[in-house]
Amino acid sequence: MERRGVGIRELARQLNISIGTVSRALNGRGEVNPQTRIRVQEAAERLGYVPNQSGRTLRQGSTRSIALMMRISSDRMASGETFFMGLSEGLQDTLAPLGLDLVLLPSGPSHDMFEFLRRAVERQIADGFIVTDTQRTDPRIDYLIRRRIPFVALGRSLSGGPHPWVDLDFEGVVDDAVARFVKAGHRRIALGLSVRAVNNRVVAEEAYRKALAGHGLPFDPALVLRVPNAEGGGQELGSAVLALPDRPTALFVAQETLAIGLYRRFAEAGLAVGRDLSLIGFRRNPSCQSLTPALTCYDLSLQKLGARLADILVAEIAGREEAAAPQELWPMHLVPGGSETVRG
Amino acid sequence: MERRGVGIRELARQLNISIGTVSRALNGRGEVNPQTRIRVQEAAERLGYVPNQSGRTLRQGSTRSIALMMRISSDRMASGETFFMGLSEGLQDTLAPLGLDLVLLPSGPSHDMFEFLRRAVERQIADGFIVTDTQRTDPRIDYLIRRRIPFVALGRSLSGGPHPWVDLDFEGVVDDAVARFVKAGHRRIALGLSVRAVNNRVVAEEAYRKALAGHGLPFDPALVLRVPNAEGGGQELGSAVLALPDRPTALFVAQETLAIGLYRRFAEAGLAVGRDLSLIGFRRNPSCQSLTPALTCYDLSLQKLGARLADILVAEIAGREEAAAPQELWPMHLVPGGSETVRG
DNA sequence: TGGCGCGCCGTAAACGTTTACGACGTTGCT
DNA sequence: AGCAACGTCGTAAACGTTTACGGCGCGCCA
Repeated sequence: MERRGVGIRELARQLNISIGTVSRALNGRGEVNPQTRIRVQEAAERLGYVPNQSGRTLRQGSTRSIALMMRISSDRMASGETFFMGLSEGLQDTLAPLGLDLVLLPSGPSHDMFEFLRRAVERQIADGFIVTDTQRTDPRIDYLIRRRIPFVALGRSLSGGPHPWVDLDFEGVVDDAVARFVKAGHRRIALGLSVRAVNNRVVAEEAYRKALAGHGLPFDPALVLRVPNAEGGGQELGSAVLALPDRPTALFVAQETLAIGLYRRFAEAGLAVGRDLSLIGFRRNPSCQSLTPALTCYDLSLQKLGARLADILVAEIAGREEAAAPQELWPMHLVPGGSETVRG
Repeated sequence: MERRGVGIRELARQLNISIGTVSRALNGRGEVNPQTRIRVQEAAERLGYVPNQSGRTLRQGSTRSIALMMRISSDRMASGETFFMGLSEGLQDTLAPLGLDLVLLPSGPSHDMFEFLRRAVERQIADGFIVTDTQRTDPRIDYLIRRRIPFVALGRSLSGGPHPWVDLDFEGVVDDAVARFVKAGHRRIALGLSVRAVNNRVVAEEAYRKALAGHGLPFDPALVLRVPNAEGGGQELGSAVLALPDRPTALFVAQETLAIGLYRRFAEAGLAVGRDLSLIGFRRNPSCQSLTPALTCYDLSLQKLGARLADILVAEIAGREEAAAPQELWPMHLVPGGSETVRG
């Protein structure tokens, strides 16, 4: 790179003490005279000395940072970014006080997610990893377990043995949404989801069936509507709803951005969400905030979720003792809007 | 961390050659028998040898990665920034083929941006930096110049000497928007902006005045409306417009998310954007995509912008020879919506 | 007074690479 | 035959840090 900055040797030379003492003084490890410790700290501050990360990592085998791997895909961009930003904030809040840094590793849509992770791990970029976008079976998880790398997954997966993860409480949300629909008198309740998001799709369908059964309602496969998540997917979903022979009166959309096109499609047909259809979306999303009537949906504290992930990962790095791997569903709470309907 | 992986020594031992030869064989530097090179490469593949990044960095003083620093603030999150994701994609596209990695460094809102950068720089986290959210005078830029660290700024700044930057073509957009308004018969054209975003605010105001003057229109300070960017800022902007004695017929909003509340406020007043007010927003934003009528605004290719930034930074790292630092305005193109109005 | 313990500090090895330098054997030319 | 040139490879130093180990001086107790 450039002229190297002031190193520990230079600092020691200026103070007429050995580099060993300087290191001990700054790291608080080992015995060192309180007075010289202060001298060292002051000098370090004055000369702008910052320990070289590579030297440190090389010696003690631990970078003081953790990595959050995220996939950037164009269809995800609309909803994804706020998600990771909120998460990062919560992560920072707990990591910074521990002297840990957070780095985000964005993998392009073209990258193989497994290879991307493998590279990051083997370059020893971080002490622990947060993997997102988990798939039903995910080789990344097997790999991390096998290599004994501390990690926590954001999202469930069937892969690997028991490993720590946190996932959004999809079941709880679907349960609640269906209960609200039923309470409002609806009996034909549809489910709209994206053809992507394989893992969540399975979870959503499962939860949907269970919720229906819980209320004694029959399951009609025709009411499960799958549309692409790309541009126009929402409109397609709207068309699909309108085209159904016995049109459902309520709809839960697992991918809330689909609601936008759906509103539009309904408006084109002279119908209105919140009057001719009762609609509930999954997660609160900035992209949906300008819908009228406002979309009823569920929200969560990304900041707290990030903090929780950090806690788990830190414990994982410290070495979790025998205790079972934490596996948690993250609760979400209702944000009522005007998109629901009471059936007379 | 964990048990260290297989190092270059182990690899050399298995092949009965020296570590120097192994290194040369893998890096392609120095003379080495093509046959042994192949042998080494195969063995490396087989044993899963990956050079340790810290050792490498320590020796040659260059991490093979570049860092994008971004600030996460809650008010920015609410506006649904898809900005950095699109950027990352473009950056990856050009960096990956060069063997460079990209890391995103999110600084919490509580962090001092200067200290945050300083720390990252001095820990030698990356060979080059992309700084965003530049301020009118920005100590980070002075610092980077002084330390001779390769960087490129996303956003203008008065700080430092001539340094490479790319910024959105705010002037071009405002020019075009005002021209459209004038062509449609408007003469009282207002400007709405957030009280934050200090740098852009100055640029926007300047461009606004120039554009008015270019069309022979008077500048009325009362038509420059500043509102907070927080929740409800848009409504406030709407109220401000409605409260003006001689109500403007056209409005350009520099912070496009303000349009959402503005639509709402107008609806409350029984008025409609696109009929009672001609509105143009700055940048296309997913948060605004569900507005009806669609908001006329301007868009850009984030991917290409990211690629350009990468190009500049790579050149900067390679050592720009005498040539002037690239300073570019990034063009944006119109995305017509229904929020404009023709004045009879 | 001799010895022991203790607080503080210096010395040097180690982490895993890259690379300048020189050695070695072979070839080719004079 | 002698010498230079060349291709290939081994040796060892360096990057900046942490830390095990031992040493030095001092005080305390027997």
